[in-house]
Amino acid sequence: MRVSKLFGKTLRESPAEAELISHKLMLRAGLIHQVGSGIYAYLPLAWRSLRKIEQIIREEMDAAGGQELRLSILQPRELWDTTGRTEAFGPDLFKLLDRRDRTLVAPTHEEELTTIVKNNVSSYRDLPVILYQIHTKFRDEPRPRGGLIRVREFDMKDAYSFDVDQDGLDKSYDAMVQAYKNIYARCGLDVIMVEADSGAIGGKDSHEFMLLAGSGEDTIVVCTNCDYAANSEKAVSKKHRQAPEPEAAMEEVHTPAIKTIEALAKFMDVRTNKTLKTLLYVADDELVSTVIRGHFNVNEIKLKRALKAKDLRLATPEEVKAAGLVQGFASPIGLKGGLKVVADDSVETFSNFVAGANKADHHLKNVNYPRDFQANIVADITLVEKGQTCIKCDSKLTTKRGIEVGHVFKLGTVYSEIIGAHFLDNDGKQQPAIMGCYGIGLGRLLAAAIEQNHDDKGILFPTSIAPYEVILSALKSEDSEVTKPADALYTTLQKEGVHVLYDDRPESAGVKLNDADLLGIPVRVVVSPRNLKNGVVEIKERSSEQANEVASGEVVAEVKRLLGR
RNA sequence: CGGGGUGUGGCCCAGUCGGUAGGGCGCCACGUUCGGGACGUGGAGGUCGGCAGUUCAAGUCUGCCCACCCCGACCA
Repeated sequence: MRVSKLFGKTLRESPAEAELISHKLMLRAGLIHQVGSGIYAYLPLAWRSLRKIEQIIREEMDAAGGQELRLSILQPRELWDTTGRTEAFGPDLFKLLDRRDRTLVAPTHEEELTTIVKNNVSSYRDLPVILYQIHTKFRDEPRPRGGLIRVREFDMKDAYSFDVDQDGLDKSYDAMVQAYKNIYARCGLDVIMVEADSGAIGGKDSHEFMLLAGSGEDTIVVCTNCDYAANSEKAVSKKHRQAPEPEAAMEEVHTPAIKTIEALAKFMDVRTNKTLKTLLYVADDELVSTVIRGHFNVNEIKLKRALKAKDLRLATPEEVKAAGLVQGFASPIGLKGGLKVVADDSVETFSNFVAGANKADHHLKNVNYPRDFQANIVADITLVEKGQTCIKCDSKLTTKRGIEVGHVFKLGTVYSEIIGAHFLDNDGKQQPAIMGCYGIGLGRLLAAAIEQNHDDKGILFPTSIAPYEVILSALKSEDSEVTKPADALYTTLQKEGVHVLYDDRPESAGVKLNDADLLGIPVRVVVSPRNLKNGVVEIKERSSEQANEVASGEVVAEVKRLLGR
């Protein structure tokens, strides 16, 4: 492609709406056009990159035994009503104002594909099967952000596996995990796999693939020593047990104007981990009390899971008061009857805690579970934070930010049972297929790739996903002494199968070189009067400061060498 | 949905006390330049987000609405 003919132009300044570096660079380089909030058009350069990403994904999915198909985007609402997900997705579902108002625009495809499998699988001999598609998804995200990072319309590779038993699912899952690792490696991206929460309708195992970036939306807990890594939504840490200590008699203490855990610990001369704090939540309109050791914070996702709640929020001061609790001195002891209590399992690991007295300016000493208070649910509801202890190796944990570029789930039989995707097993018994599902967002992957590969001048595309592999910059290109050899080199490189972008514009050297850097094409070849005089061309990798002069006759070989061919 | 911010040519912005819109980049033409965003001259391009209102007069004041961005909630 000649740059003089290429649709889309580069900008010197970033449009004001962009905040993230990938967003700024994609706009400046002419990769994307914003249509609306969370809606983008891909211009030719971005589309080429996306097609390359798509092809890498396709090859790896096929190699892992996947079969590509194409599902519909328009779906009958009744299909979603059967699994209860019309409600589960709620306002995130795009609904269609069609003639009968009975259609929606699919945000994902478990329902449709499971129905298709129901119609096409009847025996264990038909399984296992892994089906996938690369297609557009629509989700009415409450807050799109960061350019292509979170959008409402996006291309996704979604795969679904169907197996006869758990063992089979494990195998399919492992094959998908390996395919994902291959995909990221081939895209030139550094991605880590972390344990993940599977969400409200997930099965048990779930992992996310995270590209580490300060701009990421997710917090990841990683061990400083071993390979433990988990999304903070899911992460667990080791809770130290106190050496056994006889339970002492509970005692009320006057603690004037002491409201924070730190102040309380100081006043009582204990460490913060020997205090208890009580927080009130509202879960699906029901008031719930939580008790956790003072130095920990509550992980609301874990709490939501423990309660099997759909909605969860902290109670307002008015609600706290109405429940008969004194803010700042709330206590698990003497709670009004009927108030559900969720205790973090850390309450079992220590004795003689300091806790609120539920009375202004008073706390209690020597509070013990379960002697002095009881809980309806005891579960791990701790938010894992930096500095806590790894459950695998006892080393310190730390946190990082990441962009989720892939997510895999072991779904189990949730969908196959509801929809009736059964098969007859070896014994002639009807069984639901055991499912897994696996997703990668392509646009987000592209944006994440740029987040991870850029410098102050522009993008540094990994070669495998670069829109073009080589940019041929002809300086003083209107001079026929340059035009002729440059045109010839362009033709030769193309014949050799190299994806080359030919900057033949009558622009100054500065403009061309800066644009080449901005676009991030991995290899730059410069043809100029100066070089021609010396019988050479200049070759420079985008990632390197060093430019090399190469004899004209050896250019193609050198380019191919740099491209790893 | 709560909080904050921004809307003026394709992009970045200025516009004072209300007096009928301006700069830079980009674009077109001509000329001079030519290895890290050259220069000169001449041009094209604007319902100032929208609708009401106040006023002799509104980009500017008032009200309502809309869009977009950021933080949070949310994100099977």
